[in-house]
Amino acid sequence: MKGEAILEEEAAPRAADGQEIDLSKLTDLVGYQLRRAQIAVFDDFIRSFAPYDIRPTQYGVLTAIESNPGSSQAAIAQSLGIKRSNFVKLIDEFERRKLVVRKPVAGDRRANALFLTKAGQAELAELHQVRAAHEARIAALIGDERDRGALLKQLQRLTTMRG
Amino acid sequence: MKGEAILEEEAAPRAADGQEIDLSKLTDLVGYQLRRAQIAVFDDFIRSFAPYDIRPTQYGVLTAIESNPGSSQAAIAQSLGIKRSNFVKLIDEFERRKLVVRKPVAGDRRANALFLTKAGQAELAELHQVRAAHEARIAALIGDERDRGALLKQLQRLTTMRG
DNA sequence: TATTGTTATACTCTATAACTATA
DNA sequence: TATAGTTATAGAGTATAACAATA
Repeated sequence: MKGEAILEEEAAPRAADGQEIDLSKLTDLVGYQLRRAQIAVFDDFIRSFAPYDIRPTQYGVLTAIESNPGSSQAAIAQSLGIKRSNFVKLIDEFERRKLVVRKPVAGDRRANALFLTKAGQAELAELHQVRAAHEARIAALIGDERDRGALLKQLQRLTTMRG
Repeated sequence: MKGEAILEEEAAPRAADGQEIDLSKLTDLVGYQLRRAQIAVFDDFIRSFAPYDIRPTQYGVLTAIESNPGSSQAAIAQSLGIKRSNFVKLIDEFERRKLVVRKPVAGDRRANALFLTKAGQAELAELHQVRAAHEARIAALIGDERDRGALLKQLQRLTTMRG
């Protein structure tokens, strides 16, 4: 089922004519298509949020804090799959921009509890609208709500490959 | 539809109890699930190919050269979305490992034509088997061939978001 | 002038080790 | 002893600019 000619030694190389590269062996792979789709979707996301100077990870962190006000850095970081050590600069940046505040935890003087500021809440409300427009562009490509649900379910199944 | 309590000032912070972080606002997003699925699938891929010291990008490059022997660095790199400048070290490494050779192109003395060596062909044949096992694990999660085809089609549609 | 391969460089992400202060 | 936050650092991956040789 393979059997293509073996060109090696000094056989006259067939030069690159340009774009006629056959990637069919890759485009049939779930992992390859998954990566290309993720890059395309993230490109759209990044362009949409560029005016707000917000990256996908930052949107995820703000949204997690919004849904879980008062949770510790460690808890939020872990839930998002971010190392505690890498999380520090993310929160530093948010505090510098007055979007998030660290507050001491009553019963545990080691931990920082995270909250959105009023400005952070207002900013995130705008970001949610940008996200809605982004998701609408995705929905236009993948079909109706039934198709979208089926896709999310398949992606969630793949996520269980973890570990 | 929002209306969660606004905790700010010095309100007693609800400490991080641990893992009960609500990410439902993120898990409903295609982009978020796409990224998590891609990470999970790549983790499996990377672990599978670790004994061969091959990363996903390297497998893609070798497979592209196999399907397009004699194509130039620029052509292969562009087809895979890799910058020419970043492609150089990739090919350097393959030449060091005797898996790929650069050969001069007859009509264009600027270009390098890429070929797998005999060793490279043998190695890649083994890698294809590792990939088949990896894809089989994916198939076990996503269903039959019909489900797999539907998923690939949806991912390809998302890829058209590019540009 | 444009293209191929190359070098150098920088910036983001991610991973690890070690420190401190608390528990 | 273990955990939360922090710092420093190293390694991928990716992006741009510039150069020499060639077209």
